[in-house]
Amino acid sequence: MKSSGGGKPNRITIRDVAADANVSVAAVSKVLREAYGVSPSMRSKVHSSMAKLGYRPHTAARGMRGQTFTLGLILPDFRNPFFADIIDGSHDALAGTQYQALIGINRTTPTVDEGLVNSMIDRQMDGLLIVGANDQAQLIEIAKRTPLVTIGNHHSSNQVYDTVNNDDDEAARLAVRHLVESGYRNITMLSLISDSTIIKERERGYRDEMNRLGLGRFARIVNASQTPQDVQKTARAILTAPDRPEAIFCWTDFIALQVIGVATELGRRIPDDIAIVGHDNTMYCDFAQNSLTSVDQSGQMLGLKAASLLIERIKGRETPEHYLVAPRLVVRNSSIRRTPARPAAAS
Amino acid sequence: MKSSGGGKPNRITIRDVAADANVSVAAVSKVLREAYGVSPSMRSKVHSSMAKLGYRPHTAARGMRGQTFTLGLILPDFRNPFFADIIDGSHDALAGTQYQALIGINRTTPTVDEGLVNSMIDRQMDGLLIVGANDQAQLIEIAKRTPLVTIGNHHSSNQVYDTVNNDDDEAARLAVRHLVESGYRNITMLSLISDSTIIKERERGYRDEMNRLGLGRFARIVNASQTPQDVQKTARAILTAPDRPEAIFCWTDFIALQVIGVATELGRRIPDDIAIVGHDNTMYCDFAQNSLTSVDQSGQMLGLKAASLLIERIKGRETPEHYLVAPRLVVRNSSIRRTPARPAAAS
DNA sequence: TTGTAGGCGTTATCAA
DNA sequence: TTGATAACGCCTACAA
Repeated sequence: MKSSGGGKPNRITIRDVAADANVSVAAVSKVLREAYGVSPSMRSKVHSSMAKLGYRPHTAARGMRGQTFTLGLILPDFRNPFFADIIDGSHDALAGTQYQALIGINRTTPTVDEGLVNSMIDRQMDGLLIVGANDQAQLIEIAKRTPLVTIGNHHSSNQVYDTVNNDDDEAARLAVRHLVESGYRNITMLSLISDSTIIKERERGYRDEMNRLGLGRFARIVNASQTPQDVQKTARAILTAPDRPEAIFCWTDFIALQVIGVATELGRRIPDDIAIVGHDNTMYCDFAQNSLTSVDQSGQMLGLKAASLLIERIKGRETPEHYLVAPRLVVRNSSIRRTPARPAAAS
Repeated sequence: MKSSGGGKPNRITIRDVAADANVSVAAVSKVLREAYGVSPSMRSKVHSSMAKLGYRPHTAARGMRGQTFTLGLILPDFRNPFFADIIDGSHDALAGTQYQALIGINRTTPTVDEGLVNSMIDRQMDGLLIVGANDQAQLIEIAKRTPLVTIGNHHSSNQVYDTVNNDDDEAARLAVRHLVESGYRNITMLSLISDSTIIKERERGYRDEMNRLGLGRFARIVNASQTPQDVQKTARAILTAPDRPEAIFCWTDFIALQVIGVATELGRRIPDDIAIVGHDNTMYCDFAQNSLTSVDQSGQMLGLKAASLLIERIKGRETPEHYLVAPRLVVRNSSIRRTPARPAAAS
């Protein structure tokens, strides 16, 4: 009666379902939550009434008392298509569950935008998945307020949130090993200016592998900021220096493509004059004019694993998990030596 | 008293603020909503109490009776960096308001994922901004349920939602005019297989401009699917046909870069043998090895305008608005004829 | 201009 | 196993 009243079509509530199924609202709520203590017959009665009436739970009302079945996914920016893979992976993990991921964009990387975090917590999201943040103290504070999993943050010593990461150390080793096997020895790493742990890890892998292969004297890390201007200026400096390298391992594909651009403008042939390796294996690597060798970090796997861990955490797990995904090298033309090696510049 | 009770730190509510400020809860609520009928002195008292206590409104509770100040932004996919500009624009429009945009990814383009829409409406979002959907009937149904603005959908005859669009007709005209001015006449358009209105608009602009310039006999639209395999197969077919064109206007930069790749593999020089123009002016156009002329549609402007319109609609506007953003051509090396024109293939 | 008293739809506690 | 009912925090008549 009550809900068939006024002008606009009233929302179908748990009460309508209860009336239709001839059970109590408490019973319907239990069925809804898959809570303990409902008989199969009751469950099926309720389910068919819900279907018949087209009942949809009111998330705001649920948020008043219990879960919203909403996860907040915080991403640093959108321009690297790699992040789309993370999203795909987390969606895959959520398919078939009641959970829904909603995405917010963090415009203050590497710190997390407090306003965004607050707004997600205010909206009673059940947990947060934060990508690319690196302020450990801040993350610990956030983890005190809500279940938290991070991607792209190697602070695995913490006890309050889970981490999922590409094995960045191994990623750099893969690149170095491949280049050395292809005959390059004077290999520079073009990295970013940042105190991010993923950068530290990858730089460590590069250094260690160079040392391990007896090429420590060639090891050189150059750090640039993200801006195209700075990347290109830095690339030009590297490529025109007297002790210029035979190969450059770049932080991302986007940076690698800029290096190819600068090298091309300088009249250098790739890979004969200079070999280039990127990171992320984005779709732009595959063009004939780029054909960029790159390290593939499975964003899909990272997202999938992270979302699964987050749900476990929401369901009560307290012990932290720290998961590493193995990278994979995809070789293309930019790093295959076609002509005999000339002597290394500084040998 | 009540909220200083038990074990875990209780949430600070409107009631605590009211007590601290020595006013009623209704007064605090009014201040919160910037509603009519609050004295300046009361407002400032309440504001300082909120700040002092660190009060944060409980969005779920607000959603039970009023607004959630949350907008749903539905995007088709992430891989085109152009969408990041839309997000930036909508964030710019929302900065300084109480509104927060939360993003959902639609995996069923060109139809909108009903599950995603429902989940956003269930979460009491105040309005939806849908990008890249084209099922007009479905959009009208959605608009009946919630305030709606679309981007990338030229169904401007509807009376229930607002549309914001790139002027796709003009975008194609810009490309054609530029190519003709650079000496190309046999210009093919490489478009997509789809009944999207943006595609129809752009194809119309292409055809009309070719006709207007007396080049109707050269007008040819080839449609491919989005997959790299199909794009590359189609590009190869176009580039090796006996009546092959002098220039190709491509649906997106990504497609254009693939065409450049195929042309390069075929030993064609760009732009001497074949000129290429893309669309979206993404950051990948700028590399020396690509240097792709492209039409810039201001995603930032599209997002900004759309979010503004959505807020207007939420605040009560009923009359539809349909807004067109002017595109802009950015010329690079891929379309500047360097050598004298040879006779058009089929003249 | 301010205050009081339901009520929004759901969950969870407790009794039956 | 089921049901009655008091919260949850905010909004909005209505009253003062």
